[in-house]
Amino acid sequence: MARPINEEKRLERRKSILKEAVVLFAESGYSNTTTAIIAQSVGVTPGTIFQYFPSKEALYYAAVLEPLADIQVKSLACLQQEGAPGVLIQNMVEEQFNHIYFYTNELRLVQSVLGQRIRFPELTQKVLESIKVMTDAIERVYTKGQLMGEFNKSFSPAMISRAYISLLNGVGLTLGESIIHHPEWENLKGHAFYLFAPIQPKEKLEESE
Amino acid sequence: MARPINEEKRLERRKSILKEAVVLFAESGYSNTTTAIIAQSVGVTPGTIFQYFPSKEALYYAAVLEPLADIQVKSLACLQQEGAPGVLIQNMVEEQFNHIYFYTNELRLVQSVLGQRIRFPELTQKVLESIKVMTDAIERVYTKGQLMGEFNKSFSPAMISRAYISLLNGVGLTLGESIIHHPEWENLKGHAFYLFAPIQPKEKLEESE
Amino acid sequence: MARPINEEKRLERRKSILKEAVVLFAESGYSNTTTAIIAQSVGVTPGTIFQYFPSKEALYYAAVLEPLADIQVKSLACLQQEGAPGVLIQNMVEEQFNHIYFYTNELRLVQSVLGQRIRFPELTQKVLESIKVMTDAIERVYTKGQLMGEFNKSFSPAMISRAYISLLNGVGLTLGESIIHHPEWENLKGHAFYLFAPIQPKEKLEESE
Amino acid sequence: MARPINEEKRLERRKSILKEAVVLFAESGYSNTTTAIIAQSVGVTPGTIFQYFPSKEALYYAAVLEPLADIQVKSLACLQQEGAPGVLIQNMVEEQFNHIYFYTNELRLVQSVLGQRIRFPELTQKVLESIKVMTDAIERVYTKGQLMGEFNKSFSPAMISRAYISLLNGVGLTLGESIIHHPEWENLKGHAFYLFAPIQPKEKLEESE
DNA sequence: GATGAATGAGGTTTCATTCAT
DNA sequence: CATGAATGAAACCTCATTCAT
Repeated sequence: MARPINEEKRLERRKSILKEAVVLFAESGYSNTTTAIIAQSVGVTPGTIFQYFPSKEALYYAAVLEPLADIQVKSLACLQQEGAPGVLIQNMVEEQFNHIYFYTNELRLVQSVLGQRIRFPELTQKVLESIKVMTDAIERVYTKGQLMGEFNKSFSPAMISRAYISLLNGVGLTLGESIIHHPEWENLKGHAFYLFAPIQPKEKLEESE
Repeated sequence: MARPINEEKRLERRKSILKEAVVLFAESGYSNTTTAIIAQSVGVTPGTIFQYFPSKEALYYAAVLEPLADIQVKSLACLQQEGAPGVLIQNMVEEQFNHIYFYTNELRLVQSVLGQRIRFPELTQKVLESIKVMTDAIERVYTKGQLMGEFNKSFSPAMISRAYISLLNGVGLTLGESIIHHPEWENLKGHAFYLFAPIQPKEKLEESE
Repeated sequence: MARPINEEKRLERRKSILKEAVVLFAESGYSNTTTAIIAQSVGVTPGTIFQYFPSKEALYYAAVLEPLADIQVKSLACLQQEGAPGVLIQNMVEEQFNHIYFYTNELRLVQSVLGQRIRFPELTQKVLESIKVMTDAIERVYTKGQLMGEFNKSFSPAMISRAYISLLNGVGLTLGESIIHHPEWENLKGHAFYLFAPIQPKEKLEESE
Repeated sequence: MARPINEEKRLERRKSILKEAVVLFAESGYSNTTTAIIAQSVGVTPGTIFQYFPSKEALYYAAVLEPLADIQVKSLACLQQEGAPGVLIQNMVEEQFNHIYFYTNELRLVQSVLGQRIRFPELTQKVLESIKVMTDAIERVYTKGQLMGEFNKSFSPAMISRAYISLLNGVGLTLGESIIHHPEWENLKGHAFYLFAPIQPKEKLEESE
C-alpha cells in the first residue's frame, strides 16, 4: 500500500520550491518576494506552494535553516577527522570557502536574517545557535592545535574562532556582484587561514628551542 | 532672513525622523517597518513623514547612506593624517571598531541592503562604491606601509583591504545579541589589525638584515 | 442482479458521509466546514465525497433536508393515528421533544439555514414549506380538538400551531451547552403541551355546563 | 485641542457600518458576507472598514452583541419598574415582541451564532450569558408574581422563563419571510403571555377561596 | 506646517473541485 | 471506485500616500 513513487515526487517538488525560494529571497528579501513569484518560478500555481509549506514564513525558515544545517554538517565533518589540528582547520576553511563560492545565495539569506533580528527572532536564535556550534567546534580543535605548537599561543581560541566566522560571513557580504570571479578570491581563502596565526615550520623550530 | 529658526527646526525634525528610521529599519527590515510606526516613534502623525521625505524609499536611502557617509569621512580622515602607515591604519581600525560599537544599527542597515541586492540595486551600488572608496584608500596606505617595511610584503594590498572590510562587517553581523558586552571585543579589535600582517620590531630587524 | 451488495455499500458510505456532515455543519456552519474535514472525519479522501454528492452545496442540502423529512414523517404519523385529538397532539409533542433531544445537531442545522435566508433561498423555501406542512397538520387536529371540547376555543388554531413550532425551535436554540442534561427538560416538555391550552377534565365539566 | 466634531463623525460612520453589517450578516451569514460588500453597501472603500473595526470577526462580534445589549437594557428596564409583577411581565413581552418586529435582523443574527457554537465559542458564551441574565430577571419577578397570586403556582419559574425565551427566539426564526405582516402576529404576542400561566381575575377569586 | 481619515492596489492564504493514476 | 496533488479564484487585511481641514 506504500506509494514510494509519490513520496519521492513530493520530496523532489519540495526541493525545487525551496531552491527557487532561496534564490528569490536572497535577491529581493522576504517581503518583496511574493509567493506568487516563487510559484511562477517553480512552474506551479500559487496554491501549490501551500501544499508543501504551511506558510510563507515556514518556507522562509526552511530556506534559511536547511542549507545552514548542510554547511554545518559538512564543516563539523572536516573537524572530526583524524589528523593534525592545523590540517583539519585548513580543510574546514577550504570546505567553507568552496561552500560560499557555490552557495552565495544561501549565505546571504542567513546574513539578511541577522540583519533583521527583531523581525525573525526565533530564526535569529537558531542561526546564532548554529554559529555557536561552529565556533565551539573550532575552539576545541584550535586549543588542541595550540598545545601541539601548531598555532600561536598568545591568542584566545574564543576570539580566533569568532574572528574567522566574522571574516567568512563578511566575505560573502562585501565582495561585489559575483564573488565567483573576484580576482582575489584564492588569496582571501589563504588569508582566512592566516587569521588563525599558524606557526610556520621555521618558527616552530625556533619556538621549540 | 527671517527663516533660519524655522529652517533649524525643520532640520532637527528631519534628523529625529532619520534617527528613529535607522533603528526601526535595522531591527525589522524595510517592509516590516511601516511609515506609521516610524511616525509614532518620532511622535508625529503619518502625514508628517512625507513633509520631510518624498517617499518611504527615499527615507530608507537616507537612513542607509547618511550614516555611511559619516563613517567614511571619519575613516578617510584617519588615513589622511601625517604619520607612519602602520599607525594610521591602527587609528582607522580603532575608529571603525568604535563606530560599529556605538552605531550597530547603522552598520546592520548597510548589511541588510547588501543582502537584497536586486531589491535595491541603486542603493547597493552606492554602498559598494562607498566600500570601494574605503578599500582603495586602505590599499594606498597599506602599499606605502609595505614599502616602508611595516607590513609583510607577501600579501596583495587589494586582498588585505578586502579581508579587513569583510572582517569588519562580519563582526557586527555574527556577534550575539549586543556586541557591546562581548568579552572578546577588545581582542577582536587587536586581531583585526593582525590581519594586516604587521611586522614586529624584532621581525623588522630580522627582515632588514 | 449482481449489484445489490455494492449498492448497499454505496448507500452505507453515503449515509456515513451525511452523518458526519450533519455534525460538522451544525457545529461550525457551512463555510467553515471544509469538504476536506468532512472527508477526514469519515475516513476517506477529499475526492471521494464528490463520488456521492455532486457538490458541497448538494451535501448541505441533503444534510438539512433528509433529517427534516424524517422528523416530519414521524410527526405526521403521530397525528394520523386513531384517537382523541388531545392524545394525538400529546404524542406528537413527546415524539418531537425526544427528537430534538437525540438529534440536536439536525435541528440546529435547520435553524442555521433559517438564519441565512438569502444565502440559501431554495433551501429556506423547502424548510419553511416543511414547517407549513407541520403547522397545517397540527391546525387540523387542533381544530377538531376544539370542536370536541378538548382545547380552549378562544385561540386561533393557526396561531397555536405557530406558537408551538416556535417554542419547539427556540428550545433547541436557547438551552445551554447540552440540552440533554438540562434540569428543566421534562417540565419544558409538559409546558409545550400547556401552550395548546388544553381543558382540564374539571374545567371540561364546567365548560360543558 | 479636542476635536469633538471628528469624534462625532467617527461614531456616526462606525454606526452606519454596523448597521449595514447587521443586515448583511443576518441575510447571508458570516462567511458569505465579504467585507468588500459591506464597504460597498456603506459607500466606502474596502480599507475603511478596518479603520473602525480591527477585523471582520470584531465587526461580527459588535454586530451581534451591541444590539443584544440594547434589547437587554430595555427589557430589564421594564422589569425594574414599580408595579404588579404581572403588569411588568406583560410590558416586557410587549417591548420584546415590538423589538423583534422592528429588529428582526438583529435577532436572527443572534440565532445564527447559536447555530454555530463551535465556530464562535466566545461569542456563543456571551450570548448565552446575556440570555441567562434575562431569564434570571424574569424568574425573580415571576416568583414574586406567584407569591402574590398572579401566576399559577404549579410551574417552576426557571422553566417558565426558559420556555418564554425559547418561544421568543423561535418566533423570529420560524415565521415566514417577513414576520411584520404575519396575520397571527398580535395573537402570538398574547399567547406569549399566556405561557406564563397568569391567573384570570375570576380564577384568582376562586383560588383565594 | 501638521493632521489623520480615506484610499485602493496587492499579498497571503483557503478550499471546492478535477482528473490522471 | 478511491486517491490526493494540483488548480486558481476570491477573501481578508495592510499600508504608502494623499488631501481637506
